[in-house]
Amino acid sequence: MQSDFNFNYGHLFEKELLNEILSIGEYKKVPEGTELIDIGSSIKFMPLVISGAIKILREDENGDELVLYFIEQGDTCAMTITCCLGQSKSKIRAVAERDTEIIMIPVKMIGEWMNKYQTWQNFILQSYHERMQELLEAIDTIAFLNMDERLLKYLKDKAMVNRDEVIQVTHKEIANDLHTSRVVISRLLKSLEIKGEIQLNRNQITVLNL
DNA sequence: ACATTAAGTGATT
DNA sequence: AATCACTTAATGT
Repeated sequence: MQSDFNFNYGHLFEKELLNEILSIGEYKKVPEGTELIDIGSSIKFMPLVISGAIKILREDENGDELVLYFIEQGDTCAMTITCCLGQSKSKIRAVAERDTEIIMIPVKMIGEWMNKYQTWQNFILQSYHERMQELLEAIDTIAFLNMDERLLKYLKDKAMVNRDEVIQVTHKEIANDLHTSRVVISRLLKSLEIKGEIQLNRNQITVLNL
């Protein structure tokens, strides 16, 4: 695991900082589906993703979900940074999209290392910036794209983070993630299949034009 | 063979 | 795009 960590972050941080992260941070390997952060919970750790992917989603009062974006290896959750600065509770939920390895950094270290290490400061600002972009993209997708384009983007994103063009998922699950009904997804998937974008099988979708 | 769950379809709002 | 009602197909026991 240390080699994986160094592979992803080694060129970003100086040796001292790497050592601090490794000694203070807590390594965790979580299986697919693990809920890492829930809405309303206070955040005590900031996760650094070593491998795998995490799905970030929002939920309304009825428990209806809406996927915002995925974070991958080399990424961190910008929400924790916001939380750290503003002392607020989490406004999002984070679920492991697949088996995922992370290092949990205590939130208080974020600020300390910001002052101590230039590379850390860059990393935090950089990832905050990237998340902001992702968020804008997510808004665009929801507000301006038709459902079929939205669906295709979702499928491509999912194929991307899973490093596999074959996605194991039911129409129902997609409908939940995109906050629509199963029937709509089935119909749109069918039309995407006819357009030659994807191939459908039970519990499985193959994305063709990646 | 039967029950359960996933997916496809027409019609209506 | 959502919902209903129904059919068909795949899968588990």
